[in-house]
Order: sequence, then C-alpha cells, then structure tokens
Amino acid sequence: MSAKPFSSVWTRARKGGREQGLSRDQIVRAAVELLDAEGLDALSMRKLGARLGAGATSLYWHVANKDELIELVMDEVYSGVVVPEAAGWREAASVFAYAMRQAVFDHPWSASLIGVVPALGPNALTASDRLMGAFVRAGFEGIDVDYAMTAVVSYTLGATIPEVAFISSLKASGTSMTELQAAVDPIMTKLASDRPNLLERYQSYAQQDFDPLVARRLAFEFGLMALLDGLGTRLRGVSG
Amino acid sequence: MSAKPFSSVWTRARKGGREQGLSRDQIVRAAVELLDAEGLDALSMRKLGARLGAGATSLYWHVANKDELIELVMDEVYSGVVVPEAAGWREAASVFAYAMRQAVFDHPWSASLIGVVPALGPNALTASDRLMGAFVRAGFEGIDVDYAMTAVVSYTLGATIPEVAFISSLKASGTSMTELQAAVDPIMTKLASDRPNLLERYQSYAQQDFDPLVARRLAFEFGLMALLDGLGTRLRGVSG
DNA sequence: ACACTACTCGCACACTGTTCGAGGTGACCT
DNA sequence: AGGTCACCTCGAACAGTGTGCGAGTAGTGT
Repeated sequence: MSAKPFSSVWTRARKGGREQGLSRDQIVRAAVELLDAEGLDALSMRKLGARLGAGATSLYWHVANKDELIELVMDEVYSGVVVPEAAGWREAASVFAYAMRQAVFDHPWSASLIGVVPALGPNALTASDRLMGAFVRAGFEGIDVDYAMTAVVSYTLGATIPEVAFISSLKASGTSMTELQAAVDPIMTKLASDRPNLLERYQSYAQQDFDPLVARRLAFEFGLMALLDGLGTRLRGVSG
Repeated sequence: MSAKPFSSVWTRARKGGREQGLSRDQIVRAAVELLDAEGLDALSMRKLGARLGAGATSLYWHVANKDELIELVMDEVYSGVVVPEAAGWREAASVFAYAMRQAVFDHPWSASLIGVVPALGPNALTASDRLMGAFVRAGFEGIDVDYAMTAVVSYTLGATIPEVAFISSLKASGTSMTELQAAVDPIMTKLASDRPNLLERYQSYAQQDFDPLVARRLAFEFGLMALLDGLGTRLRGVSG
C-alpha cells in the first residue's frame, strides 16, 4: 500500500524564486498551448520541455509532478468562466453555464479532466464565489444555497463533458458526420432491434437532416431552463 | 497527422471463435476485477495477462487494443443500471439516476471515463431505451423526448462524476476527512479572503459537523427533484 | 497425412514519469 | 575580492507502458 498523503498544488506553499529562466506561469502557458494544439495524450514532460527550450527534468523544479501541472493547467481553463458580480441568480447561473460550456469547448482536452481533478485554484474559486453570491442574494437560505448551486454546476458539467468528448473524438479521428452514421448504422439496426424506442428515434433522425451540433445546443438550453425553473419554485416556496 | 478512422468495439464485427482458452468475456471480467481492486492506473495489459495466466500480447487476439477493452469494461458498468420497463417517467428517471450513481460508486475508476468513452454497448443502449420509453409514454413529443432525457442523464453524470472522483481520491491517498480539512484550511482562509461568499459558507461548515457524504446525497436528491419538476411543467405545457 | 484456422507469446521498439546527483550561476556577506 | 549558499538546469538511468511482428502450437475438417 503506497498511500501518499493528500496533496494538491494549491495546498503547498509556493517557492519564492528569483524569477529567471523558466517560470511556473511560463510552463503552464506552454502546456495549455501544447494541449490545445495536440490534445491530452500529446502532453509529455519531454515534449513540453523541448517546446520551452529546456530539458524535461528542469520542469520538476517548478512543478512537483505531472498531476500538479495538470491542476494548474485546469485552473487556466476556469479563467475563461467569468460570472457577473451583481446579477440576478438566473442570469448568473445562465452566464456561468454557457461560459463553462464554452471554456471546455475552447480546451477540449479538459473534458476528460474536469470533474476529476480537484478545482481549488484561484480562478475556479472565484467563479464559485460569484455564483454562490448570486444564489445568496436571491434568497436561497442555509444549505439550499449549496444544493441549488451544485445542481447548476452538475448539470453543466454533465451536459458539456460528453458533448465535447464526442465532437473532439470525431475531430481527432477525422471522421465526418456522415461517415460516422455509416459506421453506427449497422450496429444500430442490429442491436436496437429489441430496443424499440431507441430504434424509432434513431431512424427519425436519419431522415431529417437536423444539424446535430445545433440540436445539442438546444438540448443544453432546454435542460438548463427546466432546472432553473425547478430551482425557482423552491426559492419561492421558502421566501413567500 | 495520424488521424485514424473512427472505430469502436461496437462498430466492428466480432470474430467467431472456438471459445477455448482465453475469451473476450473472461478478459473483461478479469479487467473489472483488477480495476475494482486497484484502480485505473493499475490496469495494464501485462498485469491483466498475468492475472489470467497468459502472456500480455495474447489479449490482442481478443481485443483490438486497450481503448476497446475499456469500452467493453465500461459497458459492464452500465450493466448495473437497470431501468424498470413499465414505470412513470418520474419514477423511471429517478431509478435511472440513482442506479447510475450507484454503478459509478461501485466502480469508482469509471468516474474518469464515463462521459468520455463512447457508450454504444448493449447495456448502455438498453438503459437508454428503457428511459426513453418512459418519456415517450409520458407524452413528451418530438425532439423534447431527447431533450428531457438528455437533461436527466446530464445532471446525473455531472453530479456523480465529481463526487465519486473526490471520495475515491481521498480513499486512494488514505486521507481522512479531518486531515483533508487541515490541508485545505490554510488555502481557504488565504485565497478566500476576497471571496466572501465562499469563505462564509466554508466557515459555517467547519463549525457544524454535518457528514459531507450525507450532504452530497441530499444535494443529489434536491437537484434531481428540481430538474424533474422543471421537466414536468414542460410536459404539462404541451399535453394540456 | 495434410492443410488450415485459431490462437499464444517472446522479443523489440519507442515512449512514458520521475529520481538522483553533478554541475552552474548569480546574489549577498565579510 | 573571495567565499558561501540558495536557486536552478539537466543528462543518465530506471521501471514501466502499449503494441507490431513473426515464429510457434494445437485442434478441426478432409
């Protein structure tokens, strides 16, 4: 059992340095560039070092290990989700949801990391704080503040992760949407034969040509609005 | 650009074989055991081969590569989520949500895979079909069937993934909840100083001793009910 | 007896994260 | 000016990874 104590970049004190040559921020920036350009699998310490004109092992002075680097890089993703400071709770939640969604779209590699890596960085915390503030001001009370906020975050993550993972796996494999359909078609008609609901809907899609990307966006909107409505009744139920 | 065509285990025809020695199902079963016992990082082809008393490369006859193995193993997770065949839409959605949540709890390694790996296996499709049937019977019409269903799935994933990832990272690091608090405390009081909402809530938690695991479950229930309520109004808005 | 298919597997390759220890380089103190 | 020390870089090495290749084996059909 090699259980090491819990640790996160954000729980360790940062080294005060002379700020010359490599720097942590520079490394993180380069890592994001590399990730955006070539994806998660392409991020290796050697490649990252090379991109910075440095040896791979030099990075280990500025960053404890790759996991910490990834935590840092993830907070860079959260920097893209800005929540307005003084807005109604519905607007704050909406803006958050769409900003989060966009941030993951902008950095597709983050889809497989986003719920899994601890989000204790400054940007993640700022976003949380803003969102929470909106719910508090709206009149949610006690633990309901957390519950309502968690619900919005959960929905947003759960909707975004598969969506981004899907389209970026398509992009990575260079498969067009029609090619995909050709690949999926046989297994659908075969496997779905005793799954009547799935089969019917699948066939109805194949007929009409409704851009699936647009459909996804509408689905996101639909679910988000439904959730916010549900939260709204809970708010009114308490305050009057 | 090494773009390989899109492929999934489920899109390839299965080899018909003599069914002796190793078999695909046997491999998948052993992989699940290994994953449950030692986690995602511990799954390597060599280890898995050893566990089966076989050479590592023998596995490649039955499975194209590790990615495909993981798709297979993921469908094994979906086997745990059974949706009742003839139930009201709210009950079907609830049962699905809790079953899904439980399945991921039972196989914590799946948290980092679940939205990312294509879910085209038989078990995943059966669950989808059952859930979809419930929404159709309830009276959702046209594209709303998908939207409503997607919303429930999204919320469930988004709530479950971070929760399971969190507690299983705690378990892996052997850190107790109080130790964690000791680690997080300094960064909270420091970083949260200009994040007033976060700080206040954090402190109010630290005082009362409310089991965080129970809180999470209640949060899951809260958000799910809110979402279902919101979907319900959309249903009534159409049919009556 | 022959052929053929279904399978197993050792070797090898290119790659990974990370440790260690030897070096360099500049800032500060005496 | 010389010395000391913290800060920083990096090559070598280790233990591991996924997987292609080609040789080898075993069981079935004719």
